[in-house]
Parts: sequence; C-alpha cells; structure tokens
Amino acid sequence: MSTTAERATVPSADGDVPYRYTAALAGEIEKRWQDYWDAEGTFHTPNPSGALAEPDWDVSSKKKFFLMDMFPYPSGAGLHVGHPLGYIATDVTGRFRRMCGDNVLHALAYDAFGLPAEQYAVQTGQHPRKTTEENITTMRRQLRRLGLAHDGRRTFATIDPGYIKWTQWIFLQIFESWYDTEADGGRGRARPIADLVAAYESGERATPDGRAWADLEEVERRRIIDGHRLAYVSESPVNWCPGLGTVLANEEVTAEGRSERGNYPVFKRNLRQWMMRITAYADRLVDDLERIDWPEKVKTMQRNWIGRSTGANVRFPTAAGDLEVFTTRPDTLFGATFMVVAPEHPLVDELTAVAWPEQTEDAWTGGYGSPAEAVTAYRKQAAAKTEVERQVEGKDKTGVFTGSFATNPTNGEQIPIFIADYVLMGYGTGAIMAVPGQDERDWEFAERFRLPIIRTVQPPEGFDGKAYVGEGPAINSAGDGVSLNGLGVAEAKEKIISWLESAGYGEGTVTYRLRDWLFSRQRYWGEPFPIVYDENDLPVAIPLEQLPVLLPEVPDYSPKTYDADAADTEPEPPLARVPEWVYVEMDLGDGPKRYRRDTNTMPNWAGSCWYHMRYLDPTNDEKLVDPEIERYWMGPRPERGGPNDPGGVDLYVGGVEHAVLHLLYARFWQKVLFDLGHVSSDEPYYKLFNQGYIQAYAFTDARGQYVPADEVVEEPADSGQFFWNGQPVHREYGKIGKSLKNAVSPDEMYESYGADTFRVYEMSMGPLEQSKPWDTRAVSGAQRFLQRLWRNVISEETGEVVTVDEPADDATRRVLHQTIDAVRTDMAGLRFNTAISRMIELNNHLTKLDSVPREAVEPLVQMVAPIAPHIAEELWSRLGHTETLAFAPFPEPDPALLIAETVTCVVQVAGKVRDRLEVSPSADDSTLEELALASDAVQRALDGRGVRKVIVRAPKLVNVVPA
RNA sequence: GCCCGUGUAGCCCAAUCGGCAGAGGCAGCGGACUUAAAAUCCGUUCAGUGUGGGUUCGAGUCCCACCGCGGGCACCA
Repeated sequence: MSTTAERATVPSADGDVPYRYTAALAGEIEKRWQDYWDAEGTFHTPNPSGALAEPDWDVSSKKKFFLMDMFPYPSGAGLHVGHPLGYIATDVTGRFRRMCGDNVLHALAYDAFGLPAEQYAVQTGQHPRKTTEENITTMRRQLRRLGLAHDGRRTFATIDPGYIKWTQWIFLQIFESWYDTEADGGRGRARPIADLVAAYESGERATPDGRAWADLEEVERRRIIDGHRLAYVSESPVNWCPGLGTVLANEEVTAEGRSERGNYPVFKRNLRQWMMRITAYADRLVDDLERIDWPEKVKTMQRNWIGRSTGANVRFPTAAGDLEVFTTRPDTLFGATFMVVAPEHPLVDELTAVAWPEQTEDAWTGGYGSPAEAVTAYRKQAAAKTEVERQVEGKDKTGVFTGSFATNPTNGEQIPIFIADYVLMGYGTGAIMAVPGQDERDWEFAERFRLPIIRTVQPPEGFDGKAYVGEGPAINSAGDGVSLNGLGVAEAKEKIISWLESAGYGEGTVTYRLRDWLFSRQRYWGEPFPIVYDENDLPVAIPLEQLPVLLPEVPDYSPKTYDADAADTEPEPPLARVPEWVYVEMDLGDGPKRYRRDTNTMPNWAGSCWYHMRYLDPTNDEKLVDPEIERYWMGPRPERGGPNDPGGVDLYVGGVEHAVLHLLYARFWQKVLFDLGHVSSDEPYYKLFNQGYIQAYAFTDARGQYVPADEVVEEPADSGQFFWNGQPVHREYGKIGKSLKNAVSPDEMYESYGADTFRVYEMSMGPLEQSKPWDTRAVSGAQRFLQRLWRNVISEETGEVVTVDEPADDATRRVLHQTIDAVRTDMAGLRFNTAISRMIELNNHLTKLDSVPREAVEPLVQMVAPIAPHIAEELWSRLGHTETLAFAPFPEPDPALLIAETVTCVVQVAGKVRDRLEVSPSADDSTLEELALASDAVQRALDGRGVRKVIVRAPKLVNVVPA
C-alpha cells in the first residue's frame, strides 16, 4: 500500500469541466480515503500498554483526549439526517484535537439489547440477535460512509458474549457489596460483603435481634446479609405495566403514570424484583455534580430527580402511638392546626375512632355515620383513582376526619387527624403536619374543611395572598418549652430542631425523592442475571469463571402481555418457558445441587452503565479494564478540574433525553466500581455536551394523514400555503420520522452531494446545542463552498494543480492569519458554524485572486480537514504531501499578522455615527479626540453646540456628547 | 402554576468588555458568460433586534414587566 490513496485517473464528469468536484467525484474520493484509513489503521489509537499499545508511539508525550458519543441504538428504521449530527461533531472535535497533537480515543459501539429490538424481532418473526445484528450492519455501513475517524478495533455491542460477561461481572460486584455509611467520615462507601460478614462474626456489628452471629441459623444469616447488598431482591410496590408485560423503573414512568416507551398505563403492584440500592449514593450523586462540567439544565434535572430536602422528623403523640411526620418547615410547628396522613398509611386503622367525637363538623365526616365507614369509603375511592385522575382533580382537596386527635408537642393543642390523598405514602413518612398559614395546599384544605389557620411567619406589609411561604420573622410561636418569636426562618429551624431533639419529639433529617432502582425486566432481550436460587429460595451468585450466562433459545421472544388496563395480572417472562434452562444442577461449593435460575433479564440501561470502560480495553477477558489503561484514559486530571477532578471522559456528546436515566445510572455504577477499587475515576463523564436536534416540517392532509414532505409545494413561494397533489395540506414542525413521511436518509445525501458536503452542511446549520430545521435545498451552499475550494487548488478543465508558489500578498496573509486565529478558537469551543463561515470567507477571498498562493490555501486545506476530511486529504495529497493529513499540525496564527495596519475609528455625536477615521491601532485617546473634533462631519452635527464630554475607546470609537 | 432556555432580514444564523446591527449560507433580484439553459463569476434588495418601560454618552447585549416558542418539574410536605 502506498502512503497515499491511489487516485482514479478517469475524469469524473464530462463536458468542459471534466474535473469538477461533483457528487460523483466526491463519492469516489471519499470511498477511496475511507479504504485508505482502514487499510492503514490511521485512526488506531495506542494504549499505554496491553494489546493495543504501539511500541513506536510514546503515549506519555501526548495529551490524551477521550471523546464519546452517546450509545447508539441500532433501530430497524435506519438512520435519518438527524442522527449523524452528534457523530459528525465529535468526529470534527476528535480530528481537530488529533491535529493539535492529542492522543485521541474515539470509537463507536452499539447498545443492542432492549425493548425495540425485541419488538421488532417479534413483528418480523425473527430472532432478535439476527435482526439486531442486521441493523448494526446497516448502521455501520451508513456511518462508515460519513468518514468517521473511529478506532475500528474498539467497537463492540452489548450483546456480545465477551461484553455480557463483564456486565454480569459488575452485577455480581454490586451484589457482593454493601454500603458502609460510616466510611470516609460519614460520606459512606461500598465495601465487599465479606467485610460485613466479618463485622458480624467478630461482634463489631450487632445482629438485628442481638443474638450472636454464631447462634444464628445459616438461612437467618444469609437473610441479614442479603438485606444489606447493593443489589437485592425485594418484595415491594413496583411499576407493573401489563401492556408491556414487564415492570419498570421509576425513571421509566412518566408523570402521567404511563410507560415512557409505548405510553401504556402503569400500576403499583407488590412483586418480588431485583433492586439496586442507588439511594445509598443519593448524597454523593447530588454533591458530585459540583465536580463535573455538565450543562446546568441536566444538573438541575438530576438534582430535582434525587430531590434531597432537609428538615425534621417530628413525632406527634396520638392515642394510637406516635405519628411521625416529615417537614421541611419545622419552624412553623406552632402553626400546625391539623394533621393529614395518606390513605395507605399503616396507622390509619388504629387512628380510626369508634364514633365521631362531639362537635365534629359535618364537612369532616363525608356524610358517613362513623369514622370507620368514612375512612373505608375514602380509602376505596382513593385506591380506585389512577395517578392521572388524581392530577386532573388537581387542587380540589378531598379527605375525611379519622375521629382522632394528635397533640402538638410545642403547645399541647389537640389537633384533628385527617386522611387525604394529597399526602402521598411514597414520600417522607406518608404523614404531614398541616400548617395552612405557610403552605398553599394545607391552606386550601383548611378552607375546605373550615380548620383554623395560624400564621407563624409575619408576611410583609401589603401581602394579600393566602398561605405565605416566604421569609419573615416568626410570630405566634411561643410555648412552655421554646419560643421562636422574632427569629428568621433559618434560625427558627435550627432552634426548634434542637428543642425537638432534646425533648425527644424528633430530629433533623434529610429525605430524598429518589427511590431504589428497579433492575429486573420480564423480557427476553436483555442480559440474564448471573444468579440462581437454592432450596431456600435465596439468591446465590454464579461463580465468576462461569460467566457469561447466555440467553437460551425460547419458543417465543415476547413476554406475556395483557390488556393495557389489566392491573391484576402477573408478569410472565419468556425465560420461564424453558424449564430445561431454568432448572440446573450445579456444584457451588457444597456439592451438586439443583438450582433455579433467575428468569428476569436486566434493563437495557445495564449495558450503557459501563460501556465507556470497554472502549479502553475492548478485548480484555481477564479484567474489566486494565488499571493502567483505565488510569491513563479516565483517571483524575487536576490540570483539568482542579484538585477535586473526579476523572472521566473528556467530552461526551448526546441528546438531553437521558438526563435522569442513563446518566444517573452510569454515575451510580461508576461510583460503586470506584469504591471497590476497580477504577480510578468516580465520575464517568467529566464534560457533557447536549447537542440540539435536527427537526423538519411534516405535512398532513385534510384527514390528518401525513403526506410525503418532499412532494409538497409552496404556492406561491413564501406564501405559507402548501399543496400536495393539488390539495392543500397543513404544515407542522417537529421530529423527523418515517411515520411522519419527512425523513431524509444520509444515503440520499451521499448520493446527491457526498459525505463532505453533508458534514459541512450539518456543522454550518447553527450552534450545535440548538435545534434547527433541516432544509435540503440549503445543502447546495455547503457544496458550493467545497467546489470553490476545489477550484482554488485544481483546474476543473485539466485536473492539474493550479496553486502558485509565489508568496501571498499582505492582505491575503492578514485574512489567512485572522481566519486561523478565529477558527482555532471556534473549533475548540465547538462553534463549528462560525468556524465554517470564517473559512468560507477566506476561501471567497482566495477565489477573487488571479492565482492562489500555496502559502494561503494549504493552511485552509488543513483547517477544513476536521470538517471535510476526504476532500482535504485529496487536496493535501495533490498538493504533494505523501502522508495523511490526519496528524498534520493544525495551523497556528502569526501574531504579527493579527494586528491590523489601520483600524476604522467610528466617530459619534450623541451616539449617532457621523464620521469614520482610518487610524493606527496604537492611536491614543487624546489624538483620537483631536482628530474627531477636527472632523467636518462632527462640526456639522454639533451645529454650533458646545462639547460637554468626549468618550474615547481607543482605537475604535469616539463619542462626542454635545452640551 | 413554578423553573430553565430562546426570540436579530422571507428562512437558517453572526455580532469579545455595552461601542458602526451583518460575518457566512439559503431564497429573491440584476448583470457578465452562453445560440440557449445549467453551472460559474460579479453586483444587489430586504430587518433596526418579540412588546413596553428603565439604566447609560451609547443597549441586540444590563435591569424590570409582559408576550410567543421550546424544554423540565408539577399536590415532594
């Protein structure tokens, strides 16, 4: 193989301009260079050691740059022009960093387990592996044609047995560990489960009932241990989705109580499922957001999702024992005039009085003769309501009185206890102290049920609202034991908490909205759990050397699905249908025994929780990742994020839709692996960038059916009236999709324009983080740019190089170096749209010259290379270079040429431009003032008025302020 | 309802610290070239920055209120 790609010698076009840069020529050039890069291994990235190290590369002499795209999911529908946007952007960045001298790691693997793949397979009646692999092949082909500089040796798919092995291995690491909340000064840390066993054995840690560890039955011990594992089986209320036939994580259920995928209703059911103890990491997941460079929007979403709130637990004495509430406003305790518990609260039965007390208001009884009847009826009614109904009813507060009272610990007042569905069992303690004076919901309830309202925070003068939730001095807050009057909210909180603690009524506490992560799915197409159950139905890990546990063949890939509303159904996973797989005889240390396999599979988030690590060491079969290699690519870098830098991927680009799913789960796994000492970085992704979406217009006819967008015409132009086959159609703007009939495939772009033009167009559309509309017509602008660039180097008539070796003139040099300067900055800041416009400007400048100096066009070719790499390689080689452009240094600006010889100084009178002066860039204030005042135009504008003041911003502006 | 982002020409978008509203592209118009067309080249029209106030010598940029669009959260105690 020669060092440059072999050129086709035949002219690509006919007529007068046989060597024009047409789509056909572009295609030929692009395919040739893609083959060259593959054959040469141009983008093979060396590791510091191991199988992918290269002896002649001194890795330590280069800065590393680990670049990642969000895991693509190979859909059966193929790509549309929106998909490559992020891949192009990361490719440009990677190529740019490589030209800046970095050792760039960039590869692409496939997230291939999951529901859509399974559904597609069920639809087409084929094995999901077959359809998934075909989809991957299609996607690889479409992406290869884009010319991405990926290290092809580092690709993989989550369904590869070699990958599944390590996904399961990590699961077992999590299973075999517990969270020691005392470790690291109270921050807590995951530790091996063996440490916990040792602590029980030594007596350092007491058993729940105080018996000695040695006195416990084996099964008792295992139950205790299993209760501490970070991955644990639990019988608890979970999200059951009959329409999908599986349970779902909280993060996969929308606010409307429906499945994020498929939009089916979801019901709460008590089921035995795998959970991951992500709540143990709640604080670190919140706090460590400070240490990473992510969009504020995503950080906020994660903070909201975790929902940490600080406050106090307060116990109110009742006849049925203490009723514990959580409140973020313990300072308002004196204003608690009633209590509300969730209908599902365990104390409700005991709190329900035998008869209505005297002076019970009619409104409180719900019209029932006894509390028991009222409570039963209300609970039934609440249970029948779906989440949606609860929301639709919104602020209409409902509830009934239980007939019993609690004692407000601050002042001994007897306050009534209600049940109401605006209090949720799943948050805090499922009970609240209601303080209508400072809480809008409680105010509404108090108004509806005619309950007393006491303000305990003085609202500002003129406050005419109802509940006052703002800052102010405490009032009406003095009791026998404590007075808060006059204190601000924060001080009052502090004082009441210490009083509660000393009086034994409660303590300061923190609650979270985050729940443990439900980790099993009753689907086929996912990783099997590396777990079997023994005769006690307790989980036992399959030994590491027996991994991976692979999926068996099944008669039917689909789980049993039900009518979407059939809440009282049971999950029935496909794996349960193969008893010969489910029941196995194994020797797990105490002789051959019969075990039952877990028939659930992992959610498809499992594979994406750690795939960043697989890129580093993709073939390692001995270890998750070699520690030296992991440290090199992902270890903490104080020079980047300061002494607290957590390590992680240098740049991670993807859409914002994974803000609280993948991105939260991956952080969690990373932290577990970090705690257990397997990795050196405790955050997976140091810098996150959310790209916008490419959107498009779609058109519907009178019946609301989508019509092919590319056949719609606008008549007359720019009128906003659209027609398809002569009938008027309605335009809407939004997603690209096959069903919307507005999808344009990258293949069509390659065919009509070539990959480089497509890349330039996508990068020039606007800021990467913004969403913007696709406009196929506008692509020709990008093509014209590349054609002009081509013509600046190559004769369209003869195919010969037309650049000259004479030095460039001064003006050209200045334009060149200013362009270099701007392009470098823009590229580093991912502002490819402005970088391209600067290059177009320079290119247009060169077009106007009689002959194009090599001195000017070579740097332009280098600058274009990250964005349009094929044409750049081609021109570079035709200009006589024998080595790939991929490692050619990115041009550096000459500082001397960045300073203009003269600058235009704008002269304003009263803020209006009246004159322009050509001055030296070093002109000082007084010179400029003199020049300005001497200007005829200024004198005319002053029209005899005096000068009050002259503002000079040398050298660009003088503003004369008339008297 | 609350929070975040955003609004510049027919369209996509530029505009360091507040300092000439326009870099680039699309579309349109005119011209050159051509028998003609395409392509190419040259030239060019079009907004005063969503609305209303304010600060300032000077506001697209800063502050306040409102409107439109996009997104997030939504009885979380």
